[in-house]
This record gives sequence, C-alpha cells and structure tokens, in this order.
Amino acid sequence: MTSSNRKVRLRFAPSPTGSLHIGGARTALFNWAYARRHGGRFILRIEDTDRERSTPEHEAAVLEGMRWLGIDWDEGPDVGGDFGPYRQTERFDSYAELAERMVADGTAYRAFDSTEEIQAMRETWMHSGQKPVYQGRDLDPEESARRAESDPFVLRFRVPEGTTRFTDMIRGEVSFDNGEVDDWVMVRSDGTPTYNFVVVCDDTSMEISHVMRGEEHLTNTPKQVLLYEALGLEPPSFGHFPLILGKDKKKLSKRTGDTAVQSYREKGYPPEAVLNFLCLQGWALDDKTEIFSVQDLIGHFDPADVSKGGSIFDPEKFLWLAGEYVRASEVGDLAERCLPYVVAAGLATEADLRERRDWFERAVATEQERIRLYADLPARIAYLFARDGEVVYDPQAEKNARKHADRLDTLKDYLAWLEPHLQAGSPAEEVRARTRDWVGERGLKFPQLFQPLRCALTGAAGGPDLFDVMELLGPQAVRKRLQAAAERLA
RNA sequence: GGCCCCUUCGUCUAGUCAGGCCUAGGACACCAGGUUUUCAUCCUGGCGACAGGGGUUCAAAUCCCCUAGGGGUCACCA
Repeated sequence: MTSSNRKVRLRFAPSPTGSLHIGGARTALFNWAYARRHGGRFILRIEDTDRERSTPEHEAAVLEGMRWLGIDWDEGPDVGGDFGPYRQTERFDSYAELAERMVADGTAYRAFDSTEEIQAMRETWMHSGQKPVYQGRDLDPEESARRAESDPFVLRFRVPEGTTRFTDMIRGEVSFDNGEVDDWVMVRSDGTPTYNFVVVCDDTSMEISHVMRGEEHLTNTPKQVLLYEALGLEPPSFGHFPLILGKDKKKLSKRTGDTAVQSYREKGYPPEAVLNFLCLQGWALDDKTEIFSVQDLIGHFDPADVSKGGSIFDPEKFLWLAGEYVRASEVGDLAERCLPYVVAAGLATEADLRERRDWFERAVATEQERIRLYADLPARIAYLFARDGEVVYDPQAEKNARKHADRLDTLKDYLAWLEPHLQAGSPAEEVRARTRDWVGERGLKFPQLFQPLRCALTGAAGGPDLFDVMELLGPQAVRKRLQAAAERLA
C-alpha cells in the first residue's frame, strides 16, 4: 500500500481520561492482532495532552485493563523502548521546533482571532448554511511577526487547494475536498500542541506504519495526511473501524450501556469471552464459527474483512458467550476464578475455601452449567453455607413442596429410610438408584418426593442433582434440614 | 446545515472485491417439541433479512446511478 518496505509497527494511543473503554479495547485488540500477525511491534502510547482530564490513575487503569485482557505491548510508558518517551506530555520539545519551521516556510501561520470571534464565526456558519470552515485569515509575515510580540496567537496549518485522498484499509478510497478542511490549530496560544499535530509528529518519529482507529477519526485523517505532505513525509496506512453502537444506534456511551472493560471484569465475565465478543463486533472468523481464541484472530485477521457499518452492542449475546466459556472451563480453573466472588459475597473466607479445596471444586462443578458469570456463583451455592435451620426457601420452591399433601410423611419416612445410608456414607450413585426404587415401591411420583426434598435441602425450585447436593452437605446437615423442613412445611 | 462514512433476519454476521454454487448460511434472542427428579445444559424443529427505485447483463444481495434512512464530524478535546 503506502509503505511496502516499512517495518510493521502499530500503536494503541488512548488518552487517560477514563478507564479502558470497550471500543478502545477492540481498537487495541485489532491493532495488536495485526502487529502479531505480521511479526511487527505493538506500541502503547499515552495521549495525555489534555492536562485537565488526564490522570495517572486513569493511565494505570487503562494498562491494567489491557493486561487483564492479555493484550501485551512491546513498547510503552512502563516498559520503555527505543522510540520513547511514550507519554506525549514528555515529548513537547520536539513539537515546538517543528512548528517554528513551518511558520518560517509558510506551511503554518499565526492567527490572532479571539475565542469570541471564532465562536461568532461558527454561529454564522451553522445558521446560514455556509461552509463551516476557517481558512486563509493570515496576515502578511511582517505584520504577523510584529503583532506576535504583544498579542496572543495560535498556529494554524495552511490547507492548500486540491483534494486529499487516501486508501483506507477498511473502506477503500476516501477523498475530501480541501476546501472543506479547516485551517486547523496546530499550536494553542499557551504554546502546547494539539492532537492532530502531535499525532503526526509522534507517529512519524515512532515509525508507525499502520494507523487503525475508530471511525470518529475519519475526518481527522485528511488533516493529518495534509500535514504529512507538507512535511514531505510518507503517511502511514490508515484504517477506520466502524463504531460500536448502543441500543439507540448512537456511539456506545455510559448512557446506553456499560462501556468500561473494568465493569465486565467486576461482573465476572471471563476475559477470553470479552476478547472473543469484541472480535465479533465488526469481524467474523468465517461463516459459522462464533467461539474462537485470540490465536485464531491473529491467524486470520485482515482489516479488509472488517465490516464498514457500525454494530449494536448486544448484552444478551455477550452473556451467552460468557456462559459458553464458563461451561468449557476446566473445573479447577473455574473454581479458582470464582473464589474471589464467593469470598466477596461473605459466604466463606479464602482460607476456608482453600482448605476445603476439593469440596469447593465439587460445589462449583454442580453449578458450572447454570452460571454464566463468575459472579453468578455465590448466590447459587449460598445454601451450602446456610445454617441448617435457616435455609432460605424460595417462594416457588415452597409452593412446589406444599403441592403435595403427603409431603411431611414422605420426608419423615424418607429420612428414616435414608438414615442407614447417611451413616454408611453411601456414594451418591447408589443412593440415587435406591431412592428411585423407594419412590416406586411407595407408589409415589418423583415430584412428590423430590420437590419437598429440594426445598428442604436447598430452598430453591431448581438446581443440581439432589444426591450430589447431599454429598456436599454431609449427613448431619441433611438430617437437620429434613427435620427442619418437617416443621417449616407443615 | 456543510462534508464524510455506512445500509443482508429484532441483534451480531457469512456471502459483495473476482455476478451464476444464494429457493441468502451461521449465531444470539424468541416460539414449539424432546431429554432430565427440578432448573440449567444438551438435541430437534420453527419464526425471520438482501432499505426503495431505476439501469447494465442470458443472469445482480453482488456492478452503475438516483432516492431514502442511519451514523460520524465540524473545538485553542483526543
């Protein structure tokens, strides 16, 4: 394309004005995948030139979010690299010098308009249907230099006549009439450089070969391409991803859904599922595979295959995907990942769970196909930690149990029958089989025993196999819960 | 409002570049069955789309034009 013999170097350049956004994460992911696929480098650069809103805490949160997802970088503020520094505010010196040169050769000029004047112009443009473009209001060089000594000014880029074209890796040929492009501000009156200026400087000096970002940057691209041309530099290849949309079809925002990667982490989404879901926003591995790893992404990602239209973020499908990952987990791993949530819910201490590790894993196994998020587990296994006389009966469970007029006798007789098994510690399979026989011999239907039994043991209307539950509970708890139920269900 | 981008089931998408293999495939959701001690899982089936209109062609979801709709952007934010 633009640069055939350049080394492949891509960057993700978030501004630390908040935690990692779901859209930013996808941008990072695709850039990362492209770099990895082509044996290139992936660079993390912090765009902190908005000093008002940028904070070290946000920067840390962004890095943490990336790490959690498993997107690693070869160069960045924390790991360094040969093209540092990797925070823009630490690179200010290099911008100033270039700006001076551009004023000297006329590709940039000083503008002395006050904020109010600019405001007024914009008002006029918007209401009168004129082109909302600021162009060519520069003074002759001498007057400009003279006024510069007393009055504040900004440096603007002088947009030449013509048409600016570039080949977008996702959209193909894109062109803008230069008459539509503002003589945009490169350097503010306080001497600090603006985004479009800084980006070009940094991408150049960091030898970035491909710039892939969200579609909201599409109109910035001609400004940047023009700057590359004015500087006699070869621009990188550009690509603009479609936006991730909320239910309202507008750019996903906090109003229309959770946008922070961190909040999905807290809710207990497996990071692999988050990554997988992000891939599905605008890209597909093939015509039928929904579940795949980042290795598959790396092996097949091509920006030309990315959809051009925006995609509405579907929380339902996201949840389904999370569940798929949870179900496919190895139980030990799943237990490890759920453990913090069980502790946070106050059901047990970490030490306790680690001591009863085998038991805990078995408990997790009973719920593996019922939970979709790690955070779903605590509520589902809370009954295992309840006091035997105080198991919380779900209204539906109690209703089911009370449907059977013979419930009290059934439970009492069943407990009596069960007692020898409890004492002998009979395995679940055996008790399960024998119980079925017992139900048959007594001429009962299964629900007549199982509904009261489930309510007594777990308090829930649905749940795992009751004989697995009994094993987890242990003989004493089973006894007590059945006895308690004989009173509570009277 | 100007400019730019976009448009396949409700949603995510395959197919569009190289027109026929598309009576448009998959997934989520939904509906109906089945399995199960219940819930969940799992299995089977169903519902459901080429924005509209003109061309080009033997043939168009695919190419061209127009219209409509949606979005983005118009900062001394990034």
